[in-house]
Amino acid sequence: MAHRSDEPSGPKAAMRLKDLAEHLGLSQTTVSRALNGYPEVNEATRRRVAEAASALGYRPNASALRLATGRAGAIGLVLRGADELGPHMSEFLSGVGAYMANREIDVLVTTVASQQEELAAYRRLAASQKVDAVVLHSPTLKDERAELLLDLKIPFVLHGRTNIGHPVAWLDIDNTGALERATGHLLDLGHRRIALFNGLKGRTFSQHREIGYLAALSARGVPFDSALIVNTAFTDEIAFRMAQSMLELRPRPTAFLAGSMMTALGIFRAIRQAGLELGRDVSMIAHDDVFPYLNADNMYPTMSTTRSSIRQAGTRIAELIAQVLAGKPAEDVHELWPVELVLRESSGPASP
Amino acid sequence: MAHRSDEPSGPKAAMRLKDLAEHLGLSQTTVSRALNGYPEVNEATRRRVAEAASALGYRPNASALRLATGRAGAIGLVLRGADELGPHMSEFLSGVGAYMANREIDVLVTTVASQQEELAAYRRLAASQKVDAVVLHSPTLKDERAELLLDLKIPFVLHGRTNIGHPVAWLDIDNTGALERATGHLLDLGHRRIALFNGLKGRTFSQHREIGYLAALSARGVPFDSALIVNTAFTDEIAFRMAQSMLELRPRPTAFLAGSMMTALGIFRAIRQAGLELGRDVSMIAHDDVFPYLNADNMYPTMSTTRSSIRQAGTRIAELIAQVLAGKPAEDVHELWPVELVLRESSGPASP
DNA sequence: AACATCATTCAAAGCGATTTCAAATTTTGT
DNA sequence: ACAAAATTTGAAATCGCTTTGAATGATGTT
Repeated sequence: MAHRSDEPSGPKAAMRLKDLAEHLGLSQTTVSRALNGYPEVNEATRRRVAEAASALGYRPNASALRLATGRAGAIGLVLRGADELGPHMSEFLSGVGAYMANREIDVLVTTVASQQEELAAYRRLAASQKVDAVVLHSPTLKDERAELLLDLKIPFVLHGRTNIGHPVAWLDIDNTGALERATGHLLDLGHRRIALFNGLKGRTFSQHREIGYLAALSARGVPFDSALIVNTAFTDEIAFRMAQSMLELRPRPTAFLAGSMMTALGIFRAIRQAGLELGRDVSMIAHDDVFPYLNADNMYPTMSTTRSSIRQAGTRIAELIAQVLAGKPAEDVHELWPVELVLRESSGPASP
Repeated sequence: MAHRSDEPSGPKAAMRLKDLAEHLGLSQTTVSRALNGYPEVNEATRRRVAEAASALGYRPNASALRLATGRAGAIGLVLRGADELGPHMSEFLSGVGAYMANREIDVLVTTVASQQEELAAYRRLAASQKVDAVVLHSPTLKDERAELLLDLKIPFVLHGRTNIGHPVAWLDIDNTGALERATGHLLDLGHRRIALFNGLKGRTFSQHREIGYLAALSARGVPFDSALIVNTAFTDEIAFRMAQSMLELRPRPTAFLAGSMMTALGIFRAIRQAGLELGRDVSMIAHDDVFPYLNADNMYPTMSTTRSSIRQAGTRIAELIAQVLAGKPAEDVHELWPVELVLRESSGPASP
């Protein structure tokens, strides 16, 4: 369909406002106003301008526009290389992108190797004014990136929560509630040794999950065994190995709480390898961030989950960023999303 | 550590070149030149400027710089939402980011929902001059995005290959060779019914893999059975289901070629569920893009793979983009990377 | 001492948009 | 028919940088 033209048609430099204005016999001012919906331009003129613009494929030069308006028209997302750019992040990113796409706002992804570099990256973004706001994710209990951003006066919305002096805008899911319910459910089914495959230590969400887990145990007077908790990244492989050694404990755990679907797959492999059957000999409830390519319903056996779409969270956070940029104060932007508990075949009564 | 200051210290607007120049008692011209390494500035002055700049944390305003230089200082990556933003892409992206990070080049990620939107996204990027180049990925045999980009005169480097009229810059891995060797190896081990879990139909790499597979078969005079090939996205779940039904064939396949590690995990689940043992009853060789969180060596049994780091490819592509922008003609930018065949426990002799 | 040369520095003109302020035109009021 | 008000358009300033062309001062040559 498309044909390259090296013909005399010329280098086809992108058309500028000036060109468009001349073409129409109008001033740049009027054309600019017409395109940006200012009221003081004749309706007929506006139509004429709009038509010409779309016919000629005119779009304002992004840099010029940004310079003139002072808005960067972009938001930033800084990712710590290998650790973070996993399936969760890409799903989240695509949620963010979904919102921004129609709004002419770019998503600037910066990858860094270390925590050190990460702070430097934010400083650069701030100084060069490349973004209007950033989204911050996977916070620690007292997140220094958040403190830095406040200091730099870069607006941001946090995916998760942190506990620093100043109010910040955030959206989080109810990890504590989710684990309290999931753990409670397993306890009600008679399980007494429930393994918790939690996220990295220091992350707020890991702590929240642990709190929920402990709350459920203590509500039913079940003693806590620290050997049943592991804190790791959410990968199939790590989970597999940890589950292997966990299954060698005596008495061994009769149920698993998996922090992610990847973790669940790893635990699942270990369970089978130990000759056990999931849903009968051992139970599992996994946290499901809802990946399009990994459906708890289609697993075998189907997987009981605590479910919350990380992609939707991304989209909503993008919305919240828009609100913050529109002037909504950070302390008014707090959203705690409930988490569904979906019971399927992988969780059953404790076998005697 | 960081402290927010709402004090009279003022709004702390980012410092401009003008401010820096005044602070130093120099003209903007000289400061600009000093910072950009032009030769005609006194060495002492240059040092003084550099020190002040870093002390005061000066960085040029990105929009102004871009407007003045005409360079966007960014490259684009357009992703088709859910389909593509999976683990492969995020790993690739982090490779690209690794190269760009130190070079003050941004990576602009745009997500779109459909093919239609994707073309529109490139048009927008072109018209608004937001990027200097883009990286194109997962091409089809005759990729219309590539044609469009040529037409729009946006430089790009293709990850993969396509067959359109004009020369394009590309980097690809030797998928044909990889599958020829893997298939050949399995045939040599006595396997005769080898299932190929290939990528989506229409993608160049899928075709290349199929060619390698068929070549190995025909080289050894083994007849081809179309029932043994499936073309799907690379996800655990889909692979699981396809493998399930594939294992119901009689005679059933004795070996599997998995298009990705996710696919391998799914097939693996199906194998176990069928009561078979991987490495003894059934063999498998998977393509390994080298995910930091999924190591073929740590699987159980360890997985034989055709290996090629997709992250490294990302980094190299970023380099190639830099070369193309520096003026290297597209037809001189072609790289075909060999693929390692790594034999581990999952591939063994065909059981009788 | 006068002139050319070289090394440094600066004032001002872009880059391509938005936006302020003023001018031109049309409409309205009497 | 004429002033006043409202509508519509434009010229020029601005955003923060790079870069051209000119100016300044120091050095070297004859």
